[in-house]
Amino acid sequence: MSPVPRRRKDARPAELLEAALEVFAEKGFAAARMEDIAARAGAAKGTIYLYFPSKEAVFEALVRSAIVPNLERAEALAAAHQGPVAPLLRELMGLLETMIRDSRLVVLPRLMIGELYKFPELARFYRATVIDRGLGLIAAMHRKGVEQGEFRPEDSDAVARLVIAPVLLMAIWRTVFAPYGDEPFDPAPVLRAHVEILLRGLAP
Amino acid sequence: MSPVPRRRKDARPAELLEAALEVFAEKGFAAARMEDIAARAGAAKGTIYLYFPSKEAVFEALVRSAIVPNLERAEALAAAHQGPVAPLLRELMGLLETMIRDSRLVVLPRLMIGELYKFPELARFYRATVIDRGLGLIAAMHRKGVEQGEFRPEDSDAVARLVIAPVLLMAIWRTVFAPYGDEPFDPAPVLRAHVEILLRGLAP
Amino acid sequence: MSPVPRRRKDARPAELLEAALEVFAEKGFAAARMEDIAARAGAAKGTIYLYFPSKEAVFEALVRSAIVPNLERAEALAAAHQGPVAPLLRELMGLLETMIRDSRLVVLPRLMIGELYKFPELARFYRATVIDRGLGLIAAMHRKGVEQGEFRPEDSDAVARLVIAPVLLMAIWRTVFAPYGDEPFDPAPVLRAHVEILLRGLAP
Amino acid sequence: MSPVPRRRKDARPAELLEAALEVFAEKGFAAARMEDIAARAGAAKGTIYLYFPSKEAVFEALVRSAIVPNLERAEALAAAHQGPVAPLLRELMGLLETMIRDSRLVVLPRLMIGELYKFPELARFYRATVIDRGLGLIAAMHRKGVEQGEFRPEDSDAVARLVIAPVLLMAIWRTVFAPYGDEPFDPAPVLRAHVEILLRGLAP
DNA sequence: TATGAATGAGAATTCATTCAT
DNA sequence: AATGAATGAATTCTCATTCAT
Repeated sequence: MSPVPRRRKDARPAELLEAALEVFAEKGFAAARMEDIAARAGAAKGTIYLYFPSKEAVFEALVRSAIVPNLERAEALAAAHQGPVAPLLRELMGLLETMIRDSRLVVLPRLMIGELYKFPELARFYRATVIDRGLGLIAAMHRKGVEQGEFRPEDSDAVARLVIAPVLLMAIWRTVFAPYGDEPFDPAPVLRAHVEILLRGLAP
Repeated sequence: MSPVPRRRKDARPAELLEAALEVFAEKGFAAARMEDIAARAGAAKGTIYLYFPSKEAVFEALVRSAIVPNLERAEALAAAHQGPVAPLLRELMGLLETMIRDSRLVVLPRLMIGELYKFPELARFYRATVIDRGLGLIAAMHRKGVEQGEFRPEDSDAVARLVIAPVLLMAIWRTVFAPYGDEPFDPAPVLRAHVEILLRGLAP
Repeated sequence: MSPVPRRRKDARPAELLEAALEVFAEKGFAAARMEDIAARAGAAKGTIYLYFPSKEAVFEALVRSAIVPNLERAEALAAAHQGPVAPLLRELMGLLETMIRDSRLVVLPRLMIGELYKFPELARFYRATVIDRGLGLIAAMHRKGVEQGEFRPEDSDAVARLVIAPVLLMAIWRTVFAPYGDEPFDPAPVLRAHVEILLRGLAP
Repeated sequence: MSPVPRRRKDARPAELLEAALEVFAEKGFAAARMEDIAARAGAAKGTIYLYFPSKEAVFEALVRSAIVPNLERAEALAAAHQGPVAPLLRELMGLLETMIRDSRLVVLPRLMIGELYKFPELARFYRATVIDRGLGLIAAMHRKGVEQGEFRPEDSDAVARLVIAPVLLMAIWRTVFAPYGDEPFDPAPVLRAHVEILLRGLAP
């Protein structure tokens, strides 16, 4: 019926979520119109509702789908790692730096900080699935470093948060101020100083 | 002009902004209803419009009014300081920790990260007036520490951001996850570890 | 108390009506704000309500006050007249032409055509006091002309309306299209042609 | 596109404009509520906005749609005419008289006199498309009459306005005073006297 | 008399969601 | 599965009117 047949039925939800990411990034959750999302995915307004029961559900699905895969990559990285922790930490920060610069997902921190508290269930899920797991991963790295005599003892949960904080700040910076910044802010020097200071600060 | 000043008149804007802070904190900017804000200030819907021309203007006024005074306190603190920088940094972090725990302004970081990009002018103002000034303050402290031989040389602008990042993260944490956290998260240990690691990491 | 004392208390209502005429002329009845009217009269919003109980009442008072005096001038003119009717008609048209060009009251026809039907009582008053009286005046002139053999017999009420119609159209034209007309429309030639054609058309 | 065309879709704008004409006629532009218009067209409030972006746009569409067709009828009439102009003028006046008595469009003159000056663009369009064309049509008739020796020379543009003025006045009369008139005013005698006087007045 | 802060009814407009096709 | 016309709840903002001073 349609002149341009859908490539695969299965792709629709993903297409819609991709469109949703873009529209949420531009307008924020509240101001994003379902019709905009649909249109950007090349679909009609009603079509979204075949896959997601509400706008909230789209947001939830977006958050769920966008983050877990990346987390799993990080976990795989850590699992495969042998030897001193510092290089692994550097590698991880490099990955995150790249994401901040290149991935469309940079907007997610801003989006989630702005909206997540309105989605209690999603917040719980996200905290358990992403944050606790992600922080746990880094805390484990720190603990391993302490065991290996690479780091002095310190509250590993706190350290995990401190490792992540500048990464988040850089992501936020890019999406909150980038549109108005005269020079596009470069997060790289900050993150490099971060690793330097952090590793010195954690050293015995 | 009138010999008996109308009691409310002068206080009204501040009352309204306080109410706005609360309502924005609870619902976010988009979901906050002007009527709610007015009601919480003990006023009628229309009254808000005597003082602010739009909801956006309320948000702007809130941001402008809430932050500059605090920044000035920090500047005064720094100006009055003599001797090594580390204690000043500790004192500053202590102040910020207190604010995160006790002040109703904790919600501002979340609110602003979520909304500021929709207010280009306010974003510019905020960046110039608060961020650049605030980061400048810290960068100056770092530079002074370097001059005094207290710190090793490092990109002071980057350091300033690294000093602030965990503070913001803690503020965000409290307002994004606090409502659902089983145990109310305590930012103190993180910020203490932060200062420890930071000072060690900055040391020559 | 007031540094600039009111010249005469009695002048206030008239000042307010004059201001109302201007504001109604610019914005129309519905879009005219009581505050604008007050401000233009150099008074505060509440002051209007000391003299007029409502916006409708202002409109009514304006209409009542603006027209009757002019009508009385016309009646006096007619009463004083002797001899053939044609010169009187020419004089009357000259007066009306002047009003259309110079008086701020030109806007009244437009205003009243647009609003009067919403003021049943005022409409009745206006019809009885102004229209019937004004048309009666002209009809009487026509009748006198017929009696004097100056005009052929014709329905005098109809003639009265025909005499007035182009005057109204010119007033309307100036206030509806004038703001957008490239050349400010000059009603004079039309009204002169009107008298010419009319007098020939009425001749025996 | 759909094989079974949605019954409403195509008809909706016309239905809405018809409803708008009625509601504007009853309440005037400012007091007409979009909901009333929608309801009278058997639609919900929101439906109007699928077809017209604003209340202003409804008014504009109404004016544009209502008048041009009638003007074209008049032009066709004139184009088809041969011989002396007077009978054509009588026929035209007869048509207008009928419209004033029977058509729901009688309210348009009142509506437009009352509102058009607030719609600069529409005013320009209307002046160019309807007035200049309509007056041009009549002026051309007059000019032809002069050429044919039927009329004495006279400013044809002025004549055109004089021809139309009583028609407008009658339309206005019916919609401004009709609701309160004891006897429903009959425009016929006035328009008949108008043609009589006019043709005599124009004769050589 | 005069003021202008306060009120709250009212209306335009938006948009998530539904559902007939 | 897909569409998009239709709905109507919800929200911002306006402004006539009131009334304490």
